[in-house]
Amino acid sequence: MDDGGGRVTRGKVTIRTVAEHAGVSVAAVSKVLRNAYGVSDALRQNVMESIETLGYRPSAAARGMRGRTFTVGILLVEIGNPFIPEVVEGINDILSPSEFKSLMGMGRSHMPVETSLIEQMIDFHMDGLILVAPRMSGAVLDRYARQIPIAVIGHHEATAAHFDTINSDDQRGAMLATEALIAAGHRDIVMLSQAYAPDSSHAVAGQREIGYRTAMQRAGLPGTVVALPYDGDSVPHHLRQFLEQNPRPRAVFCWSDLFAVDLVNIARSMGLRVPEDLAVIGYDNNPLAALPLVDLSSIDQAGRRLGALAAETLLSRMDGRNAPHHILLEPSLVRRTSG
Amino acid sequence: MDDGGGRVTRGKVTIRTVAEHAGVSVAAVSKVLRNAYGVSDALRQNVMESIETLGYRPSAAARGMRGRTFTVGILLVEIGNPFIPEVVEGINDILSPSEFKSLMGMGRSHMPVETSLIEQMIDFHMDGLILVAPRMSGAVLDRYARQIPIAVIGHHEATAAHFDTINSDDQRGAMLATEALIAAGHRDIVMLSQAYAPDSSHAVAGQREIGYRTAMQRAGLPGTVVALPYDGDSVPHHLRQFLEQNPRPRAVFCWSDLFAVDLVNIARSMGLRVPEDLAVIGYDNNPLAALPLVDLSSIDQAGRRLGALAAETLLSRMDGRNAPHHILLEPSLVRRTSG
DNA sequence: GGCATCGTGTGCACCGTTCTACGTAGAACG
DNA sequence: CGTTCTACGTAGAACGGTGCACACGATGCC
Repeated sequence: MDDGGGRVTRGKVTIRTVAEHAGVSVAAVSKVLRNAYGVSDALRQNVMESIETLGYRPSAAARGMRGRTFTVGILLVEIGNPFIPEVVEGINDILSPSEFKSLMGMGRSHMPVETSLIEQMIDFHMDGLILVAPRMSGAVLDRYARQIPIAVIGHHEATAAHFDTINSDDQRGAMLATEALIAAGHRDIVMLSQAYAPDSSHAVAGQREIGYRTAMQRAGLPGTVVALPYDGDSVPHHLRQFLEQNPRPRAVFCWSDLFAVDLVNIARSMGLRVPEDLAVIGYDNNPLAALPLVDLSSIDQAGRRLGALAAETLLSRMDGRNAPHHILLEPSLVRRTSG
Repeated sequence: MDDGGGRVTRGKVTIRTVAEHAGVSVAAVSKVLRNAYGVSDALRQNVMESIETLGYRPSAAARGMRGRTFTVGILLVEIGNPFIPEVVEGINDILSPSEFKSLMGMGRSHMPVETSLIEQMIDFHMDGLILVAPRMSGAVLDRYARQIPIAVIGHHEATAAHFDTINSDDQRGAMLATEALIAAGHRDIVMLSQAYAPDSSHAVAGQREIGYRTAMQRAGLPGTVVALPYDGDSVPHHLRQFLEQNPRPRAVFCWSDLFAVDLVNIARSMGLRVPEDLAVIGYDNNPLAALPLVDLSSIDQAGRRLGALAAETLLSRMDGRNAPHHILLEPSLVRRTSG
């Protein structure tokens, strides 16, 4: 039957349809669905068959009103960074075999968008949230964490009481990179960082700056951090300017391959030899770093594993755990020819 | 108040809370929310203030049960392709100023995942769906389209009756690329395509093959299509093999920059000069094509515009339109040095 | 002045689940 | 043999909104 708008309105098979078809009560069907206590094998079998033949699917919206939706929300800063898909895959590695599904929101690196997305996910009664590199402060996160279980990736907040954090040890990674450059004999090592809001010490870029400065200090070298805005198309322009300055640094530690890949590319096209004229080490070990003409040394932070751990952590929290977990993963340096 | 699980249960402000606070009926508040007919300015004002001071947000789950959720679902094949974010941005360009929000699902290039995601979005009572390059057949799409308004991007199905399609003219784009290579004097032009399922004539790769073959035929040249599987890490290996064959083609039209960027990179690292020894034109004009050492000529299909058009089309369909719209955008060749 | 009309607001059934309480039959127990 | 358990199934009230039918006072009209 057609309602005139082209939509099918008949056939709408609900839990009631199933109950009638199986000759049992609605409550019984519900019990089977949630595999709750108090159903005989015979009844379960019976109901399952009805569900199968009718092609019934429970309404997530209705479930959400009283119980769980079996859905976790994933909030992504942006999806331009090739590092993100890896994390998402890691999350799905864990979620797929579970009874939970995921739905994603894109924050577009913009805090009001992010908060509105989180609220939307709460309004849909999702069971838990995984936030990837959110722009907001720990205080804001804490407020949301009172309403819904939250696990955060790429946001350093090791003392947070109400949500879990899963991070690569960004300070350590930056130290690895910087120390490698120092060991190669470089002294004028500049860090190319991302400009971030003043109140965001939790940001990964900030942590990497700390690691860089620590390593430089230990070696008795002066550290210089140049922060570039990450606003899409202007990046190549800024990188070119950076390389045209005089004197130009001989070695660069780059907060992300997002910049480093372009940097190596632009440097080479300007006739600079890498690493002889310019040594570069990046961060994230993104797929492009492995391209032959790029061949960028980079810090690998095992994005897939980060995602998987976040999913597991969230699952355990949704299961009732209350004490916060704060996980820090050891990054590693992937050596290629760039530095 | 804390329920012992750390969640806040008090304070839960519902439409009833608002109604009491404003001293009106629940129905009145509902009317204001939906800005339905039959509310005086005074009442609206009054209710709005209560909503504001209480920080009330309507539950999307509850709304979905009877009315709309003001949410559209976006289904993405994968997010590894840098072309996808552009499309998403285009969608958001239109959705942000509207009253609608979006939530995304990631199909992971896997049909069962995609269908389950679509069903999940239907189960959440989303108001409409935008599918980006779905793997499923038109028949399957049609079945879902009876349950929910659908607009599809990157899926050629110009005769579909129940859903809208928004595409770049992939045949035309492939012809542009091929003709450019022919005009440059090449005769042995090979197309590097993506291996796709046999029943998917709707796939963009298939359309591009048709365009390629047509252009070659018109020029009286024999066409050769080499299809490579797109399964992540094996791509560079296959490309290298492709380049090591003897005789090697002098010119290549590549179905996607996903392959073309790697191809140019590997070719150059093998000592081949581009375009002298190997001319390459790609497809998508993705951000990496513009890198100096890549400098890849590519077909631009205006992803952002595709996304925006899809959102507009969906909006108009959700608004009651019934006749299908099938939009085809004219692609353009972005000339760089590679071919 | 009686009656239809209009603009506003309310009452209530309904959407599709979950969940708490309770009924009931048979087994176990003393 | 009466009583307490245990296992299974059911009834019915939530959950938080929407939307229809209707009430009610003020107007307009003949």
